[in-house]
Amino acid sequence: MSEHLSRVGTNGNRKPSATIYDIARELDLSPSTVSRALNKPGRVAAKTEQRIRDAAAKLGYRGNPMARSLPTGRTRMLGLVVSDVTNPVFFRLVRGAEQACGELGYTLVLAESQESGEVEYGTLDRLLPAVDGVVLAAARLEDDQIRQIAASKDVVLINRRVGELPAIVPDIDGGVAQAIDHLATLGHTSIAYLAGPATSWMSRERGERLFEHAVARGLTFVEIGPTSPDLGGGQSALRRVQASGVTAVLAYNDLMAIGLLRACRAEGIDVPGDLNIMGFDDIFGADLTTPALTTVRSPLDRAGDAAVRSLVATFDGSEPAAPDPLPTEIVVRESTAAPH
Amino acid sequence: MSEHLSRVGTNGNRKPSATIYDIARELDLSPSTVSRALNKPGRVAAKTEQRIRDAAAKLGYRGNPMARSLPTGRTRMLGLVVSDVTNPVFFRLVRGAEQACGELGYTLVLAESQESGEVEYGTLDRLLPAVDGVVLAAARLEDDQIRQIAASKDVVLINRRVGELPAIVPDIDGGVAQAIDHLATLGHTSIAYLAGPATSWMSRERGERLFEHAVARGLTFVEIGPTSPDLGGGQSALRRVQASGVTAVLAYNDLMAIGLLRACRAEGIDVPGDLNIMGFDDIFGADLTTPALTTVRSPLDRAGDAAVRSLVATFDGSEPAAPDPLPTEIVVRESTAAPH
DNA sequence: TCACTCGTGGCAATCGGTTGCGATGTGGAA
DNA sequence: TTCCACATCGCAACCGATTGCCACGAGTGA
Repeated sequence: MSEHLSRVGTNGNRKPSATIYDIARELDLSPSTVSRALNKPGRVAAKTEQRIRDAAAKLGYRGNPMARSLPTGRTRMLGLVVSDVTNPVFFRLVRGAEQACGELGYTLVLAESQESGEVEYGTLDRLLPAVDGVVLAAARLEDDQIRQIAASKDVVLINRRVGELPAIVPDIDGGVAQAIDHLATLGHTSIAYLAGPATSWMSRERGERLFEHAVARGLTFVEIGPTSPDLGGGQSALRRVQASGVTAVLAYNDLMAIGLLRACRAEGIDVPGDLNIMGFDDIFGADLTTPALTTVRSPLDRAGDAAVRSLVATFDGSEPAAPDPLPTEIVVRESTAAPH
Repeated sequence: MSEHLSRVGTNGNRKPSATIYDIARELDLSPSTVSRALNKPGRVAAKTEQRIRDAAAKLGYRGNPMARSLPTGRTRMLGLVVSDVTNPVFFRLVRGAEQACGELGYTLVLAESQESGEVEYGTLDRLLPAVDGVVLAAARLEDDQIRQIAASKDVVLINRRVGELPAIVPDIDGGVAQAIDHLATLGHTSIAYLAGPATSWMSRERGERLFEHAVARGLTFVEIGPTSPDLGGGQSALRRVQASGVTAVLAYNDLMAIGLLRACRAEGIDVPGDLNIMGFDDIFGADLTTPALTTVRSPLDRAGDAAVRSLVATFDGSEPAAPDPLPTEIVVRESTAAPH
């Protein structure tokens, strides 16, 4: 066919996969008929369609997604951007998204922003042209940057709100209320919030809600941080926590809570005897620590699933069905108890 | 331009992004010149190239990966298939792969096979046409299926060997030797291996190596399983372990080891007093358990990185540089000790 | 028997880039 | 001044699939 355009791919010696042209030639039909037979049900005679399907199967036809996406403008690929792939918080989220993609016939492209808004923006720059839409989980971007992205592609946010953009956010307030109630009931009167990164919407939000509920219950409340939302961040915050004189700490996430727990053990501070520690999310491992971590669970797998479905629904024109609320709930384990 | 082909995408009201044709028109040049200026360094006059770059920046040109991949046959996308995204083993692997992809200008497509060879094969069917190559991590496929895939795309295996196909496999033997040595030195004389899925090459391999080293040291050795490679698998194996009468168990992976640990705690069995437990991989959380888990660490992040680089090297024609060996090493914590 | 409708399938343009080859123009050497 | 070489850029085919419009033929009603 091509005389002067030699395939440059490094695909080497592999045989190129069959195209609709191959099928058409085999059956002495036109490529357009083949195309229609394969994805416009009823458009061609049933008998012809069957012949085409048989030939396709025989030739091992697989379709070329790139070629298809050129005229249609749709790639059937979705981007998922998380701030840190090694953070267990995201595992369930990724799985939820991945499974939903699979069911809906989409392909998931994963990207990591390494807790940096800049990296995230650069990554998105590369990602955007290739996908039909993006799920931004725990984005470290400025509101404006997110709006800008939303201007060129459909976007669904997880754990963040920016204006009216579609967002999947679990019911923060419910879990926070339960947490404060739990601590107040145990008899604590002064609590601290160990904040995550300043760029994290969710960290600010949890802090706000905690603050409100704490003062509503007449508790003393202080905020410590911001710090990095990982083990190290929790670990390094111990001295500030001690200095604050509180009897209970809520960390922005479980990773930080576990880090703090470790620091306590290293310093010989008894948890929950001397200090109560709570986290958020109920990640894998939260029940493995000693003492096991009391935490506020959020259904991230369902969030991932919901985000993808909402995105795909937008593509199909239908306004996404109002996603059912994602309740958060406290999981009481061993790191909380009544203060002396 | 198009009179009778109305864009079907649901991209709605968004403005289409600029193309090389827009740039060409703006500068009164030909699209081919624009194309060359943008990716054939030196092929067009420096002054022209600069004008083109300026115009591209001004118009916010982003290139269309689909359009580019059509003539070249290369998508600059890599597939990564893992058996279970929520298994912490893979987190570091995914990160390693993701970062390497980023550096090399590739996009990572993540897929999960849910521990099922069938699902994996189906997933790959959808994935293959879209990527330049695939990294198969802990594949649950038959050797033949893998060979078949390798016939159409470049493949790199992680934690598995199939014939001469490129594979990144950590030095299993070294870690196993250390593990057996550790237990033997402590005074254990009978040990068990708790196997993972029968379809897991790595599980069989670890079992084999353990067997060899155990008999070489004159230890009694039994194998239990196969079971699912997760918490549940470990948990449900406790009775078989007890029945075997061994004083030390090595589980196929940390998840199973932790599951077994939990079952022990529930049954009031003291670890390491009554039973020693070891795992493999040193996943996140292995040091959080009580007692903290002794395990054989394997550098999965480096494996992910190496796999991607090796894949990309093949594309560029150059035979992949022999990857440096990935040593495994025992991490002694609290779940092993001398038997009574 | 004639005309009209409807079911089928083909034609050809198009998506956005890439690239072999040829056309053009400039500069330098003879 | 003439000729030639080389640097630059344009032409046009092509990657594989989609789709609006049209042509053809068979079946139906008048």
